[in-house]
Amino acid sequence: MTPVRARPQVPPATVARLPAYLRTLDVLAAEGHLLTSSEELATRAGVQPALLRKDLSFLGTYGRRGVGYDVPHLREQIGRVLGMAVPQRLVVVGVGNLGRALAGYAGIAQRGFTLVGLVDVAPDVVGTVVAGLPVRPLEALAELVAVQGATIGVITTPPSAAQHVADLLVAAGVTGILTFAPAVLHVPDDVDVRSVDVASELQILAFHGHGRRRAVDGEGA
Amino acid sequence: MTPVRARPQVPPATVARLPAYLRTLDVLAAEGHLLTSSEELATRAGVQPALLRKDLSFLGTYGRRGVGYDVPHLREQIGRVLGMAVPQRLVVVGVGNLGRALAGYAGIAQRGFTLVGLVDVAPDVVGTVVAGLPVRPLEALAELVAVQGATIGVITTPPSAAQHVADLLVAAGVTGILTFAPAVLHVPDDVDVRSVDVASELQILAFHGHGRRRAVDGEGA
DNA sequence: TAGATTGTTAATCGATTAACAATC
DNA sequence: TAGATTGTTAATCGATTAACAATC
Repeated sequence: MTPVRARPQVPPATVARLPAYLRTLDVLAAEGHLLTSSEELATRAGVQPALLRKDLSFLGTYGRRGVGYDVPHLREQIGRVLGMAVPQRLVVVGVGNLGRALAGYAGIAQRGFTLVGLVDVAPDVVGTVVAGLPVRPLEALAELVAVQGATIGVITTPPSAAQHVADLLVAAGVTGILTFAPAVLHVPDDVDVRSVDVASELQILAFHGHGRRRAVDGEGA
Repeated sequence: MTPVRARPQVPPATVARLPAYLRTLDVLAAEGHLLTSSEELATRAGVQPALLRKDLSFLGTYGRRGVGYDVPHLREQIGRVLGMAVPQRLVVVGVGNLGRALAGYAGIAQRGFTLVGLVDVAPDVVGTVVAGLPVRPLEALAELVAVQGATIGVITTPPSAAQHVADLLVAAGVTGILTFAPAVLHVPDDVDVRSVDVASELQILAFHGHGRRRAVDGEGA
């Protein structure tokens, strides 16, 4: 029996920090650094050096003791682990304010993603061109995902439509869904869902701020 | 010596789930439920019943054994803990695509927040009206926060401007900052920062999807 | 060699789950 | 009372930190 080579098991908390490391390495590279240390990289990424080293240890041994990390090399390795070697292709479902903002967001392309399709249900939106792409009807979603080879679907619809759209994306074969709709989505185990809920983030901030009274420059004199 | 009544110590992981419970209670209330169980509320919110009960136990004892939870009452208690008894006031700095989308996002008002100011640096944007509010110059930020009593600042600027804007928001007295700029922000301990990085979310999805090949309806026949 | 810095181990800390006594 | 469901305890699990031996 051929033993399945175990995919190196990277803890979720570590995976969630890799994009920040990658971004920080981009900054260091742009500043001309060829070499960095766990101290510098960690501080810039906003974590403890020990945590950075532990995180990187799950990926392999890319540093040199007494020396540090080669910036371009580490950058490439983390990019590879994240699956960014091949540009990932996205479809956005829901071309309202937020969908348009995302479609026009340069940061997405800069970080290795290609927007390949826009979908909406509204007849007055379908057929218009947004960010250089024609908006397609919901019925075209499955074909769009297949033809364009999209792997990730982004949901920017009202919450009432989110589960239906998720079902369509799953049936079409995406491996990941990023949703901005405040709703719990049920998907099969082999599909990954991440959720961004702006109002929830604000409520978490409200919890911490509530009852707090901050001293401010020039006040109370 | 008067003992300071300790603020009930709610773990961060619990705080982060409270908005989802609140939202789920809203749905249950809208459906006419007056009573719910940890089983139903948890399932709808996407967590385990035991975890929901543990979370609620940090807030107080709001359920009745053998019966369940009173929907309007629990809704009110969680809202109060989150500091939503008083509507929280927001300023948005950066009126680009994303800033406009947020300004026009009804979900923010629905969940208890009031947008009280918009700020940008671009001379051709300052003075225009977006979502019913005039866009003010960056120099007006401190006064705007003070006069309007804003407690939360939202940063939707390019990453290069984010730290400077954060410094201004902190000096102006906000207690919380929500940033969409992919950059680490340094703020004093008494200010809370939450960060939403769309490209990072996509990269985390790419990690999980990478190398995965999903079976799709109608394929392989 | 001496100094620097990684990779790893062990200790600590926090979060989640499972089980059940309390009690409606 | 019998059945249901909470609130809480103890066990498990995972993440972070601190310390240091390995090694460049």
